[in-house]
Amino acid sequence: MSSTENGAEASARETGRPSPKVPERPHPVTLREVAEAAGVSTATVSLVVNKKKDARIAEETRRRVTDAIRTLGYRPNAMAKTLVSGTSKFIGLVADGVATTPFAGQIIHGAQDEAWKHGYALLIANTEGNGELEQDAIAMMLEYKVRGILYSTWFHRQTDIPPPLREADFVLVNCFSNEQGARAVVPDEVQGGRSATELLLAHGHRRIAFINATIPAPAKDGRLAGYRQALGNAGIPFDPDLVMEAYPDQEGGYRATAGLLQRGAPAVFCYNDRMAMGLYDGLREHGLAIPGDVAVVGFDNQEVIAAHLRPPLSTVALPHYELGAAGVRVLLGIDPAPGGPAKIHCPAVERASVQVQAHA
Amino acid sequence: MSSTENGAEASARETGRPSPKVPERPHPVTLREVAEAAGVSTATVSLVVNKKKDARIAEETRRRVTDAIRTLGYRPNAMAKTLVSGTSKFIGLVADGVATTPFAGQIIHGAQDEAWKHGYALLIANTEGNGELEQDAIAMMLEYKVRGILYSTWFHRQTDIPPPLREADFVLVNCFSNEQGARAVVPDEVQGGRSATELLLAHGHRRIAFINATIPAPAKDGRLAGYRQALGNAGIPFDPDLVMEAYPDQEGGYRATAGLLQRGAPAVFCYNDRMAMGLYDGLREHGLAIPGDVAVVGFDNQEVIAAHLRPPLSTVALPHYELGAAGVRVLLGIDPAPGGPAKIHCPAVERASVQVQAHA
DNA sequence: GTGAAAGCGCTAACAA
DNA sequence: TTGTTAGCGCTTTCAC
Repeated sequence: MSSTENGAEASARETGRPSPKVPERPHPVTLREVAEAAGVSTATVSLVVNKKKDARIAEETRRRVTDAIRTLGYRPNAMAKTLVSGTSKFIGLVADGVATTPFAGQIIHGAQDEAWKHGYALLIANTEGNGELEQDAIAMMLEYKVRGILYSTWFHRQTDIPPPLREADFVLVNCFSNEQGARAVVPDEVQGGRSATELLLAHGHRRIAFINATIPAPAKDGRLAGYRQALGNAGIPFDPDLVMEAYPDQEGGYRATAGLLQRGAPAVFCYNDRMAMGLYDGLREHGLAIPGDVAVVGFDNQEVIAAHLRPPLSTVALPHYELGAAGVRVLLGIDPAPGGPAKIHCPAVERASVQVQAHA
Repeated sequence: MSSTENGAEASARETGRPSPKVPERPHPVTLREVAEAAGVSTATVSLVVNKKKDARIAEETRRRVTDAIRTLGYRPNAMAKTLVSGTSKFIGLVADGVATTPFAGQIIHGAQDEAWKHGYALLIANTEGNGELEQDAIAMMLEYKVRGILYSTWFHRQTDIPPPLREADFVLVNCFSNEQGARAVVPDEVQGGRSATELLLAHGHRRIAFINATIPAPAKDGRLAGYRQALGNAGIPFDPDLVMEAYPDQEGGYRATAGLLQRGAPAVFCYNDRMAMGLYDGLREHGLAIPGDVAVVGFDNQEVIAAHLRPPLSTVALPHYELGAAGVRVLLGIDPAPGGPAKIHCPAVERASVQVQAHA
């Protein structure tokens, strides 16, 4: 009689006391109950609920059904639906730390928006790079029969494909594998580096320094290549001496100040915004004005930093949102998957740190 | 013959044409197939799979089953499982923008970690404050029979409870409602304001300014109350003139510089880190050193800012991760739900911006 | 110890 | 136009 667990209105009725903590809810209304209430068969209700175009239901019947649905507060059981259809409306997102990292969270956002657009819900798992957790997360997603899995990393890098991932339809996001046929979407670092440099070139600068990262990464090589391309396109010979390296954070940027001044370049492209932030401090200590004495361009477009430095920093955005969205599109076969990783455009964001009249 | 990508060989064999876009995968292995392969009944397999303690299975049988599971690569179908049990292992997280906002993404992270710990997966929906989307998201979660829903906002505020939310077991995270019995977890702004002020008091300051926000919010009132409490505890009379207001961003902080200098306070507690960042610029322009001339404390602990300003900024952390985790615990009934919103501790983070020898 | 069978809520033929 | 029925993959009595 006393069904201990669920159904506390039941328990409330039985014991005479309400259960304020975790209000147990009544047994969910089922299709069958709606059918009975409306005096029709379950098939009919199903037809009405799913608005099947080809099914012709009498207006009167439809009304009775919708009324019953409303009064009973019926909610379809997606699990049962999925059981029948065999595949759920879930897309899994396995992240090694996007939820942790400030701006990379946009990957989640983009994926979720795009997934939603196509009727899918996002199932996320942040694994913090923990391999075991990762396996479990993927297993869980497979058990929920996800339509596919987005495997993403918080910074652009090469990655290994965890074995269970192969059991699903998957797309690598912000990372890639040199394995044949593994679909992936990554930022277009080369174009980004080119755009960053062009921001400076557009303002007449021809002697442009580049403070690259010391840490090996696709971004390091790509941005450098882009920098060289931009110079090349502008007919400016590449001067290796203008390329420095520093640890890619504020401290690194700050420390790079001396080297930059020594080279006397009036324009500089920093590997990332954090470095640019540090450089701002360094330049300021030397009494130099931005962009008057030195024009600065960053990379990443970390909102909190770039938009709010004094002066606001021109930079190139890492398209995290787009990466997430494109990942979903590739997964669903909406966007074609090119041979290698799909390269997502990194848009330039011009702000005051380069605003000096062109003297070209 | 050319099996373009994985998985497709099967379908390629069958249809004679490869399916390069979305490689169809073989029909998932079912419990029944495992049973047949092992020569036992489905009931037995179920018992083995779920490691039922009370069920006594012969070692030999168990081995045959586990072998079959391994060779066939069986994955339980969580949908079917859920259908039977009636309630899924999902917890829904509806956010009005946490995925969008840099640091608030930690709410997702905390919720996901804690949910996972208890065997739950996180189903997220970012609604960007769009009411309709929000309804849809909640409906979707209800249909997937989530165990409960965390309804969260990206900044601490009061909120209305969307009607469909009531159909689920829910907890408000980083927001609250004055409605009876609505469970909620929010940051302890008062304690935070107190801690921030104490950071300054601990270094011997007695004349401490507070640059509050212009915008009404629980944080505004709470932090001010905390500031007053701290002063009171230290036996320092509250001086209304030392409380200024500014728009809570970098620009606002920068603009507040003049007012601060005019009041001549050698220590200041800023409503948030962004304001402190602007104030840094303002103070620097006046040739003032931090913390030598002015000690500064912020609030929020926005990593990119606070940890990397020069000097690093002392601040009080908004416990986003904890909010998400506590939300899950309250939802599952692990943490008791107090009468009002549960207040989560905001830990102080001391950095160099207050490091001046005490002269008390 | 293990199997047979009855559903969980829903969809999709196929009948009527 | 609507009802009947057979599962989807799994758990769970209840027999054997």
